[in-house]
Amino acid sequence: MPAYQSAATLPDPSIIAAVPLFAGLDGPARARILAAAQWRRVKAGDAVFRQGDEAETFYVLVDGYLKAVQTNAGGQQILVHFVNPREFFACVAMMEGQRYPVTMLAIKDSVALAWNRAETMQLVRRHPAVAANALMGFGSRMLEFQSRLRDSQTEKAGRRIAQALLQLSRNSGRKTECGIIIDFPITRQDVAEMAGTTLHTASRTIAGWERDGVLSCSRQKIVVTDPDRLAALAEVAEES
Amino acid sequence: MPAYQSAATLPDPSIIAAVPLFAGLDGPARARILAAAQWRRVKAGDAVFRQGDEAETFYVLVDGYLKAVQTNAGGQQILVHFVNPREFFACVAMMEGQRYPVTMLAIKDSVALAWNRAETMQLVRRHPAVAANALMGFGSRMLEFQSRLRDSQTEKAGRRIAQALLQLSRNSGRKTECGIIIDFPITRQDVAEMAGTTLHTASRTIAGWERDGVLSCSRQKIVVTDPDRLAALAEVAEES
DNA sequence: CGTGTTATTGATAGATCTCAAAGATGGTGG
DNA sequence: CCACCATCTTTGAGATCTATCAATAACACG
Repeated sequence: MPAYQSAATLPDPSIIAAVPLFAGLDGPARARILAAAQWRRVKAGDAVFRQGDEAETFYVLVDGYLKAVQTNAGGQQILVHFVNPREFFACVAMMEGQRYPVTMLAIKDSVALAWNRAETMQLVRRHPAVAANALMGFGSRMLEFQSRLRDSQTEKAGRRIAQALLQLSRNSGRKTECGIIIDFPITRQDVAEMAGTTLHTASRTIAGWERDGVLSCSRQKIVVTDPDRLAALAEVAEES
Repeated sequence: MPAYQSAATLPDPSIIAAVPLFAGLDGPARARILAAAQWRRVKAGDAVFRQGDEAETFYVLVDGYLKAVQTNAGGQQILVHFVNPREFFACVAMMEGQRYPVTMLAIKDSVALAWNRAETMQLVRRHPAVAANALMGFGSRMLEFQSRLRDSQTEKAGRRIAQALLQLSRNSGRKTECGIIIDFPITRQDVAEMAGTTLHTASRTIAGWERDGVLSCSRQKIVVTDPDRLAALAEVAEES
């Protein structure tokens, strides 16, 4: 599996060069940061950390894909977000005494760089640019949350599902000749948990769109063949 | 109105001393930051900025209360959050070329400190502690959003309303002999928009709790008389 | 070729929204 | 000081969406 192979190539500064969090840092600084990091490998299906664990480690995903799921007291789950390569996650680790609010599961074999809290704090303090970058990354995730929160309250299930798929195709899609394919295995249940609905409703809705030719899918795979139509479905009520 | 009066007292470093964002800074640094700030006064009902405006200014609320509302394409609103004294807002201003994602309305006469983007960036770069504090503040708001997002998808309307009121009483409540009073005028519509429901459902639900003695309310005023019962309602299904 | 996971589909029940109207409340101006 | 008006709140009845329950079908893996 290529994901895992590339993990074998150890301290390579080029890996870190493309991480937005470290934008604006010079070579030596990056090398130092990289030197302070631990490598963490996680197999598909395993957890990087679990909801409720003491938040001690901050991560940057180098390769693979993760999903963050949160469970409420009643045992119901929602899928909070996906983590793509080059993104950072587990920012709570910067806050003293916090616990991870989500369980972070690998959906492909994955590799991450890890820093403990002391190192992370030092990182932020020594490199103001990193703090600024973190704030930006944080900010855009916040915006995404805001719009999801709004949608979950004002939109109907169908539109929320469209929204979720659209966002997925934009953030984690790979373009092919037959459409935008979502780069990791994803179940109807996942989509439902993202859109805040049940897998039944998600299944029905997606089946309908497949009939309409908006997308095509097989087991754990979704290909968006007509992104524009999908975007339209995410915006306006589907009339038919 | 006391809120407005205290605005008259100009550059007083003690104002800034209690702002968590500036925790860990020494006196001279605070004085410099304060000197770079503009004062901004807003009357109840007026907007500090509007959704879609170029995000150029970053703020710290000194006195009063604000609410952040977001409108979607269809004209439906949600109440994203409230801003309490000493909290910062409009972090998007740190990001180049962004627009405000919400409209920020004063619900009481309010006073804020304002910095333009250049000053804000300098602030963050010169004082790593500020960046760290901002990350924390951001982080806890993010956690709040996550749990709201989860609730909006997994919980019933009643519980979401309880959750909203509970959070409101904790963040913006003032303790009195007859219970925790929410410190600013708030309508059923506001509560509904916060909980992601309609004012009708909110009205009915709240009326029910008033009969049960959990809270008492009059026009634009809510007093939580039994916080424990309310907390219970927010956690477990109400059986009756 | 079993076996467990994932996906589809139908029928039903229930919560919540929508539509509609009337009842409070408090401030304003005559 | 009172009448009026805008805003906020309450309440009812019906429509609708979506969750829930239940079963079957398709698929991948060992």
